[in-house]
Amino acid sequence: MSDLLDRLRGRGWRMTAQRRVVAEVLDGDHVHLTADEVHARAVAKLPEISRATVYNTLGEMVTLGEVIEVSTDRRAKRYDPNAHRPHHHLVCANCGTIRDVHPAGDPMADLPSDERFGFTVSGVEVTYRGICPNCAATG
Amino acid sequence: MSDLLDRLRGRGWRMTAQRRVVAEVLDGDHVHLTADEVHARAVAKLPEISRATVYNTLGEMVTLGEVIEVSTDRRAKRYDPNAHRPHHHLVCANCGTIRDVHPAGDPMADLPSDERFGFTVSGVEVTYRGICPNCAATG
DNA sequence: ATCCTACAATGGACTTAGTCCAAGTCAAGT
DNA sequence: ACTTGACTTGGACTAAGTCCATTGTAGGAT
Repeated sequence: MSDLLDRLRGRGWRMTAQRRVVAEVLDGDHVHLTADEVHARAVAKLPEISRATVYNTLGEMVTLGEVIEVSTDRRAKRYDPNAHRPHHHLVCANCGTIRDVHPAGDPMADLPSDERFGFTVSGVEVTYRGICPNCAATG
Repeated sequence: MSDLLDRLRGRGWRMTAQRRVVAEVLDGDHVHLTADEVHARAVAKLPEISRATVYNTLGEMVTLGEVIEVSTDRRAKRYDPNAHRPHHHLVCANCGTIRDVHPAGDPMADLPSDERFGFTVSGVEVTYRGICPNCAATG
């Protein structure tokens, strides 16, 4: 069923009802929920799950590299289960909707060594901003 | 003295001691202070300045496009006065140090229209992550 | 099948970053 | 110098997240 669950089980994760529910909530493409949204959906399936557990579980998934943390604004972090293929994000400045995008080109290659200030550069995030069709239509 | 102050005055800003101090604190290259850091430095020059005023003033500068808000992590926003020339950021994953960088290439051109999902794309932020020489040396 | 125990879940207090607002203050035009 | 509306103040409030002592339980051992 869930690729995410399978991969987590394969890493020796102890499987609990809470972790199963969180993994189920985080399934699909273009999923970018906040921790509170994950909690709300998890509660619908398992009413006694606590906020702390949701935070712990999301944090562990991020540590394992199975979920990506996205901070597109200064509000709540969002969690993106689509960690297996590199991608970037397109964010609506009005409503906050996020889409995964796959631009051409490699931004890493665009940073010459004399612009690295001696850093060991390990990654790059690209965030496109704009207005989504829905917000454009409703003014 | 301060380009920033001149530009703000030119936009009809009422000039107060508080605004002057905030603008003075935000001066120079590679400046990326948090609101609290700005407040701490402002207090050194004008002891009675309040946190709320610092937040208000920074927010106005951002609205006027004279200062850029940078959220490289999920901690405090940082304020970058270097808004007149486009640039991106290189962030140390360990200590949070930020450097301005000017990569080659145009990430906007790398996003094909069939990856725009009908959005009107207005901007792009690129954040390189790595370890700074100082953190690499001290383990 | 039952027992053990290390790992996991709980919930409430706490922290950090930031916003809001009513009242007081002051820059700048007349 | 007066007036006025823009600006500042400080403290209460909110949102998002962390911490921790206690309680519960998955899964291997017996």
